[in-house]
Order: sequence, then structure tokens, then C-alpha cells
Amino acid sequence: VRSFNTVLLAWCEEGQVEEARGIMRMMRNAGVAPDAVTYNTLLKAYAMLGRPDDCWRVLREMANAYVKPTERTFGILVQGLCDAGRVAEAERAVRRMHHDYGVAPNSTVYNTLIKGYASRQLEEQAQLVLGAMQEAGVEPDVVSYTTLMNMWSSCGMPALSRALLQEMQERHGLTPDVEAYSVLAKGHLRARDGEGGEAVLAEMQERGLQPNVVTYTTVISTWCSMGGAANMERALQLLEAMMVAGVPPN
RNA sequence: UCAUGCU
Repeated sequence: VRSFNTVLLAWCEEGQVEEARGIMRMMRNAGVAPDAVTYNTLLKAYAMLGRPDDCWRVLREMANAYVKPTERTFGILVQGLCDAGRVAEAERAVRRMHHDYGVAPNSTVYNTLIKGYASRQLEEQAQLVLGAMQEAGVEPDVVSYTTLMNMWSSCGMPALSRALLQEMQERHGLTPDVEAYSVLAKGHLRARDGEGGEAVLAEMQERGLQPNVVTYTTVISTWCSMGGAANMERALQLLEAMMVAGVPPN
């Protein structure tokens, strides 16, 4: 199976689903039964091509072949539906996952749903998923919170991102990572607050976290977005500081 | 061999 799945993955990454289908036929002819990974890979290809109805079709094919969907199956399906703007339907898929297929949704599935709402700035609904996952017995993780933070940072509300950064630590004992801080810095970028971004960098160093190329570029971009010679100077200083810190600019 | 967050 792995041999065939590897070839199938290569076609799927190229978006060549018809070729991938051909590999599945070859498998069967060789007496090798497609497994969950086979279907997941094909499902992902349809998701990436923006063909959510074909995603549902793959799920039916799995049922017909008596292959039980996995957590990843639903992760991919939910992502495909969300990317197609069908977030409410994705939420229904999560319920079916649980009730019809007996597969308990994990944090990745919920996080994908959060992202679906967050990327459309549906703040209420995104926040509601955080509560729903806990009711289902799934603890939010750093990705859950970072995804929500990104929603607020994207619209220039770093204070709300900051509140979530606090909440993940106090309520769930989570440790924010570089990505979480980068998202916080993005809030200051959208708010055009260079000093705010610098404060994020300082806080990371205090906590022993090394800012990465994204973090630095976000704050550099903040100074650049503010205009004026003095701010450009701050941007250049930071570019140098970044190199001194051993973080190669890209 | 397959799914989620930042420039």
C-alpha cells in the first residue's frame, strides 16, 4: 500500500486527480486494497482543487469500500469545505464524523473550523468553536489560540490578541510559541504601532524565545508602513539586529 | 505514505 500511496501522493500534489484515480485502479488490479491514507490523499487533492462535492463523494466511496475514515479524513474534508466558503457545512461534517462514523474530532479538526470562521472574520462563531471543543472534551491548544489571535491581529486589534495570549496561559497552561508571538506582532503591524512590535520582540527575548524571520519581518514591515525617515531608520536597525542575532533575512 | 496557526 505504501508504495502505491507514495505514487498517488505525487500525482495528487500535482493536482492530477485523474492520474491518481488510475493509480487506485492499478492497486486494485494488483490485489492491493486502498486504505484510509489512499482515500485521504485523494480527498486532499479534491480539497485543494476546490471541489468540495467530490470530497463528499470520496467519503461515500470509503464507506462503500468498508474503509473507516480517520481523524485526518475529517480534517481534510473540513478544510476543503471551509476553503470553499462552506463553513456551516463543515461544522455539520464534524457532527457527522462523531455521530455517524464514531470518529471523535480532535483539536486539528476544531482548529480547522476555527480558521474557517476566522479567515472570514466571523468572530463570534470562531470564538464559539473554542467553547464547543471543550464541551466535547477536547482542550484547545496553542494553534487554536493562535488562529483566534490571528483573526484579531488581522483587523488591527492587538489588545484582543494579547488577551488571548494571556488566556491560553492562565486557563489552559499553554506556552505561547514563536508563531503566537509573531501573530501578536502582526496585530501591531496592522495597527501601525512600531513600538508595540518592538515590545513583543523584547518580551520574547525575556522569555527565552528567539524571534524568527517572520517575527522580525513583521516588525520591520511595521516601521516601513509608518513612513518617514525616522521610522525607516528603525526598520534598518532591526534588519541589522536580526542578522546580528543570527537570523538570516529572506 | 495523508490533515490545522504567523511575514
